Amino acid sequence: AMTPAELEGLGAQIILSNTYHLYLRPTSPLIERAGGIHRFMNWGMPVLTDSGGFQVFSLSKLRKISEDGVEFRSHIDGSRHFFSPEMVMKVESEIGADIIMAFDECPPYPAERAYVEKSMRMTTRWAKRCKDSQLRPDEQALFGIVQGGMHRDLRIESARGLVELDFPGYAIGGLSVGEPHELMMEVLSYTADELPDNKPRYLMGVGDERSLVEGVKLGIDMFDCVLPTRIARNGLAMTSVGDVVIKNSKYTEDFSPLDPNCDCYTCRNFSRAYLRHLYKCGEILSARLLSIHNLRYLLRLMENVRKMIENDEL
RNA sequence: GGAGGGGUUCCCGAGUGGCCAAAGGGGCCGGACUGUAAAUCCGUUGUCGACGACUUCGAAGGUUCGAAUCCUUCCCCCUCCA
Repeated sequence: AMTPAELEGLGAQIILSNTYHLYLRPTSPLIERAGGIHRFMNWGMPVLTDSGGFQVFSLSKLRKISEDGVEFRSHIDGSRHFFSPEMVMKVESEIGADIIMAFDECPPYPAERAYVEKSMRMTTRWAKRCKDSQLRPDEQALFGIVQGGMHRDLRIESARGLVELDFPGYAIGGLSVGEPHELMMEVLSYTADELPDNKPRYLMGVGDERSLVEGVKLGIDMFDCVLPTRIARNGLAMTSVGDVVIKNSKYTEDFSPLDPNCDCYTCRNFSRAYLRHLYKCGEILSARLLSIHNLRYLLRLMENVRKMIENDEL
């Protein structure tokens, strides 16, 4: 629900697009004919495309995984499709993002160790196949994705295997899939330690305030998450005074700003009572204003985190 | 004036003798949401001293072991004809 201009205004520097979804609709060749994803959506700054590995995981009822790749069915019309590492490299090339993700398998949590081990090793082999088949390595930075579930030795093996392949950046996948927060941080800690500190480290799928800050402390440089916009659409705002469930009746006559300490357009101009009203009425503006706030809130959080790092305060 | 249809829990609307505190939808209230099948999904929604009891289906009476459902009278609404 955000325009590129709005995102720029919020201080966003990069956005994420999804290979699986764009492959199905409008299809990657069309995006290529449109002049690439940046021109297609009119976003001049960096774009990252996820590979579709997570969709294979989240759409598990429709998939069949083998060494060669994944056969899956479209969630839109049920049609059969096949993703291999080589195929995904082609699709991501057509889409034309600046950072592209290797095709991986994201095992569920909990999962059998034997399965996670097998899956992780296949993900590493797939990473090599991605690297070998990458079409435009000079224009697109290909990141490998560490897997290995919640097992220390598997995580370390995965990280080392990928580092050996020498990617321009490394992602940590397979986290934030339902495990307890403490466990995630523990796994993150020893996984991040295995990754070179002169390359970006990217924790995939994490977007709650606490994990972001703790993640940075453990050496993570990048995150992505649907959380701020999804919960915004569902009437929940992250604020400096705690979560605000804007749809709750207690805000019916609360004429104060959503977050008294926020500099975003929403907080500078509208009351909680008005935001609640918009939400209750199902107005699209509710989703937009709350999204603006949540995005600004997290973006500003990270701005502050960067300042603290520069000042040696974190 | 004549003919017909109807009044159900906050709203709309099923239900035409027991399995009905009453389907379903909406609204209301609350919850969930983390590499976006999500402007989605889940739960609650008569009262209470609450694994039971009480009050409710326009009103009042009646039939029956038992009524939102059948009968009588009354009140109100809608459609068509005049």
